[in-house]
Amino acid sequence: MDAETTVNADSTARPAVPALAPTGLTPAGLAPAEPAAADGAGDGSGALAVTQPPTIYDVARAAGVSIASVSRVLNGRRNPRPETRDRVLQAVAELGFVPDGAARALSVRLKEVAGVIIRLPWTSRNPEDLFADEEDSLQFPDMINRGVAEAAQRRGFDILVRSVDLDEHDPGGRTLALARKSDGLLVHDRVLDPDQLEWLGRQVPVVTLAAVATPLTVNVRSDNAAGMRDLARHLLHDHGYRTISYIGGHIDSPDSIARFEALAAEVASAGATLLDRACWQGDYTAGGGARVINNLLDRRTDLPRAIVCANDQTAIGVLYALERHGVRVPDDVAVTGFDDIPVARHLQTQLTTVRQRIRELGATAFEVLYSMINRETPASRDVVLPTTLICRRSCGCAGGDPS
Amino acid sequence: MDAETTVNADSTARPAVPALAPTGLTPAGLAPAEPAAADGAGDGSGALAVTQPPTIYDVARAAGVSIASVSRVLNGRRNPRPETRDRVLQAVAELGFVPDGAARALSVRLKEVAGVIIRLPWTSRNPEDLFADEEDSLQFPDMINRGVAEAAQRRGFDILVRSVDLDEHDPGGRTLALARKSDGLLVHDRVLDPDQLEWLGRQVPVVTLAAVATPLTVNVRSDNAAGMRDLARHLLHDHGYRTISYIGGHIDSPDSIARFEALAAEVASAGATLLDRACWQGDYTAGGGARVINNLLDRRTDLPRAIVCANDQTAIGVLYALERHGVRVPDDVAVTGFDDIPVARHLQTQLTTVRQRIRELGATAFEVLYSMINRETPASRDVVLPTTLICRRSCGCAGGDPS
DNA sequence: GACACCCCGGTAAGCGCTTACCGCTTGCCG
DNA sequence: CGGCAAGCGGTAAGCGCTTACCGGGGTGTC
Repeated sequence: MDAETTVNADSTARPAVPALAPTGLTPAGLAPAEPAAADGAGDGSGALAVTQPPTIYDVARAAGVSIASVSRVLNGRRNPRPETRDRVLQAVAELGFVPDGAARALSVRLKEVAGVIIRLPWTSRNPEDLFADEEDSLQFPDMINRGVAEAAQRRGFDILVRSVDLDEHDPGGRTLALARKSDGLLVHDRVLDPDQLEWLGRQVPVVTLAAVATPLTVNVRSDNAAGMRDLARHLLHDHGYRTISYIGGHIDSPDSIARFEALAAEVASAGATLLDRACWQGDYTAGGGARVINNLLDRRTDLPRAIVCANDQTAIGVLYALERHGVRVPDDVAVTGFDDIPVARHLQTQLTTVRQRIRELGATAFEVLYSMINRETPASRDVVLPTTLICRRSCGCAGGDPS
Repeated sequence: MDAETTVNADSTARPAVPALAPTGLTPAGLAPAEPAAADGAGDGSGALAVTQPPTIYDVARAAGVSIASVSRVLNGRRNPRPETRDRVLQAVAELGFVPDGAARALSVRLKEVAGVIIRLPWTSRNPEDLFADEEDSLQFPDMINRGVAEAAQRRGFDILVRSVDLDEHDPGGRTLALARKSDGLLVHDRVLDPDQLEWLGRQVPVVTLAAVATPLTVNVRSDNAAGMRDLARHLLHDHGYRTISYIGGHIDSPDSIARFEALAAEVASAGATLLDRACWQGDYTAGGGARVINNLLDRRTDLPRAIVCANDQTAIGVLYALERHGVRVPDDVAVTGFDDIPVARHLQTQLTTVRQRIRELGATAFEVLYSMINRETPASRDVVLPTTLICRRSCGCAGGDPS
């Protein structure tokens, strides 16, 4: 093996600049082994990426036709003569030509790129937090993105993902910049306020996820109300729990609010007790869930029979905190989540939760965006996807996981 | 058993077409409340995204200057007169102008986009697999991408992520297409073979992750050898285990091979026994790990004292399978992983593993790519990042998690 | 007071691609 | 065998931006 190896031992390295050892040796057998054909305006530099990619002019020249013909062949317009087509195709193959994205985008006014804006989760700025580097890793939004990417691919789109820091001075600006690199925007919850969305929606197609629709934007979400209703009834009627509390997500999260309201309604109509919500405020993270429980138990507050969490992450934190205090789940307290993220199954106490069709959420959002990009007017500005109750151990059901 | 209660059964929906709830109610106050300012070439369409975004010409007109001046102000060239600058800036602010990415890219020959190629993990095509929808969700590569995105952002780049299906007819083609939408490519392991990489590297800067360098591409990886050495010594000397086996990742994975070799070397020099590798072939997934164990136990093979897995995912599957067979970890058999993905901590038996600086891996890879895009010749074509041994319960150490 | 110089704004030439438009060729029909 | 239509290739005009180049007016200098 001839490649020089650098062990980056000084691991305290400022992450910005990689500590590349200054070897400076230019790899030996790096003759610009230009295979054939291409005569492109090569610039004989000794750098790693050697040749400029061929342009449509190179292809035209190689095939002995005009650039228009090349373009037509490539785009299947106007049915060129077979001979022409073959010549072009061969030249294309020889040169490995692929049209430049920017040039094409400029010309057809379509970039085939969807921008995705996600809230910055890489909270390295709170290293104290026990869960910092894990919960904040990848979960719900990432799975949505998977769905988005999948759907996008089917349409020949790629997705450009940008995380914005919540306390950024100018989320709108950075967002708009992303917008101008794409044909439309998919905005995750809680990164932009309604005004900004409104404003953005004026310039580009915008679809929000798990938020609320504005006059110019479309929203895609799960059926929180139905999901929570199912869960609540299960706890209230199947298990007969009479005291329940809810650990919310972010205070202004539409999802969290909708879930709470559905829960409250069911609890009320069952004549059970819903503990006051004030000190039960989480933030969608495991750390938040654990904090709530720790606070409560430190103050020797009585726990309800069941704790309903705004999402699975929160529930994970809750389970963790309860365990540390020796509270048994589900025997002493039942705990439930929402989302059904993958980890939910690996917990010591497998988590009862409400499954959202997360990937489908993303896929749907993309499809809606796609239609907007094509200047169609979507049928609905508030698209709702169904949910499924998943009973596992943490609510008191027998189950391991049968699936 | 009452598990997995399905409630909201209504949608067998094909994922392609979103089931738009036919609400049909067009919200009352939906007047295209055009507030002020913008006069842009409005096209009075009734669609959702109304106005074409302003161009540099609009700004120039509004500010009463030429487009060149606008561009200069925006790009900080040639220090324009304060008055000019102010006029332009104000017009920009009023119109909310942001330059079109494609046009800018075409002009400066820089897209400020890095392409990331990842192997398609959304294996919905193997629904039999117990772990299908979870392991194949998001883990190691996703975290790398986080690091990439983070570093990219610092340089004003965005990342374009493309998953390619392994058994795709033409990964090279789809990949090249991505390449022409970006300035350079970051290629995860096992999506392209060396020839394709070589070929690609001729046209655009390419950095591979956890692979091997080629004459035209640079590789970034963790120090597998050192990490595995530490782990092996811990098992051999601190715990005194004498029989060990290794469950590999994909057979041709450079990471897996390097880990195996380091392990083998340590085992040999300690005079312990490394069980034959043949039937211990995994595939980096939990399903693969579980399968190995199940096969073994079905055939009543004796287990070694310690099972070293190529990665955490595999270890998760192994733990799961062992548990089902009533084998106690770590009392009967010790199990270890590699990577230290977040879940590793949430397992019933917390996983001893080797931590890679996953995000840093991505960040470094981007920085290398960035330098290549700037036509610098990287100092090293094989960049190696350090690793850390993380002892938890599954190897036989006392711990919960000390961190 | 004239000349050289500098500063800054405008004009215009691309960047690589698509496509409207034009005109030549060929085929067909009368 | 002539005329017309259809088919196909080429030419050129952008898409929205950056920037080299040019030219006009204000300064500095003998």
